[in-house]
Amino acid sequence: MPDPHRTRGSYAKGIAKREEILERALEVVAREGMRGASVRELADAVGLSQAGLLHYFDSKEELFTEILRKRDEIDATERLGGGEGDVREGLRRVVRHNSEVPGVVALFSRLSVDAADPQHPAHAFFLERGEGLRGSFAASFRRRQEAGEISDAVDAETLARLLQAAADGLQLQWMLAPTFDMADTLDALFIALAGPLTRPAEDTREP
Amino acid sequence: MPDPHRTRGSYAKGIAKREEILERALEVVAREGMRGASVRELADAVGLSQAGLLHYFDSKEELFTEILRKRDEIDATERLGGGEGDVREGLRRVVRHNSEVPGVVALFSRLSVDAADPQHPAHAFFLERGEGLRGSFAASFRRRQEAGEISDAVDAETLARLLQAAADGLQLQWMLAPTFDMADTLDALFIALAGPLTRPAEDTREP
DNA sequence: GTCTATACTCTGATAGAC
DNA sequence: GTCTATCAGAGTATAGAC
Repeated sequence: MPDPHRTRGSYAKGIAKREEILERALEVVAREGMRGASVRELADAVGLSQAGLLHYFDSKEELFTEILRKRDEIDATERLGGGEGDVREGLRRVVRHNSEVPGVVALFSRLSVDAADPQHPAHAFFLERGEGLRGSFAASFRRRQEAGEISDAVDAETLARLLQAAADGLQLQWMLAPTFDMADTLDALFIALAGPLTRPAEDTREP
Repeated sequence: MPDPHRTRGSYAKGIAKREEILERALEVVAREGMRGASVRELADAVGLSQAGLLHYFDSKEELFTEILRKRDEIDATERLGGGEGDVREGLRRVVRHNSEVPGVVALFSRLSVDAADPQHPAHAFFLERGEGLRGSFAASFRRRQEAGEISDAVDAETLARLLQAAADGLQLQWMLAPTFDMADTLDALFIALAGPLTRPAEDTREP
């Protein structure tokens, strides 16, 4: 390591700056939404020129992918972290927060579509993200099924897929017309799945 | 009506040609997918020049909106029509067909996102489409609830919203990785909602 | 009604100075 | 590391001939 100060220093500074850019970009997207999701506008918003911003990212697509990755990172630490709540509670917190950042929801939805192309930089990201998400959803459902809280007529993996689908689909509906509560609506799926089993009180007071 | 032959004739021809264009465009999108969803490429595919194609539509966005409208029209007559099947069966047929036209799924998903903008030509279309869809879903759920087939812990309108969301969300997952059966997975939601109530046979052979 | 040709805009990406 | 300047490409929309 020749001159660790310069090499490690500049490297560290590059990384730090990059992270800082992503955090600011995420805030800007959250506030201003997706209008003009061009590198130029985002660069202005974060206080850099277009070329200056692209200095840190290979392309526009990679930039936006990294913004979403940063979002997930923050969600994981600030809303899923702690480990005290279960999946249902954590998901509810994330969705409720999403209701306050429509621009981020728009960015996520747009990239969800674009990333279908295997060539897109976000393809692998969405693939891994989905698998991870469904994995933890499935584990949670499996636990509930074993506890007898929900029916095992449908396997936990499929329920997990449906839960993820519902969450994503609700976002599309909500962007089109934010006239309902995303968190409550998604939570209703848990209620519906638990079905009659969560209401033993009714059965006990039967003649 | 001065010279009905010319006015009505040209009008009728214009309409007919437009419909023909939409049908062909739908076939092309279904087959070739969304690669290069530009007016030029679509024009080539339907055998017109770019300007020639735009002669029938105000803009690219309106063109794509109309393609989706035509899709719905065909779905309604060919897969929902007849009235013999219930909503669940009809939806299953539509989703199964969608699995064979990934390009159409991609177009729908893309426009679902773009149409969030109230200025987008497809905005009203998606708004009305969603309301109609959820209306018939809700009616079906209400019937099932009254018949005691599914729990009424969640109101039918919310279930309808969740069903629509699941359908749309599954499409996103499936475009990213078509490694599962969309129709079966969506149908599993009905199974999960019916829950234990659909399995009286198990209870009878208990003691 | 359809085509050719073109104008215009937007945007991502790069080169090179500082 | 950041900026200015510029390029190249794509794509929509329109004008005008036929």
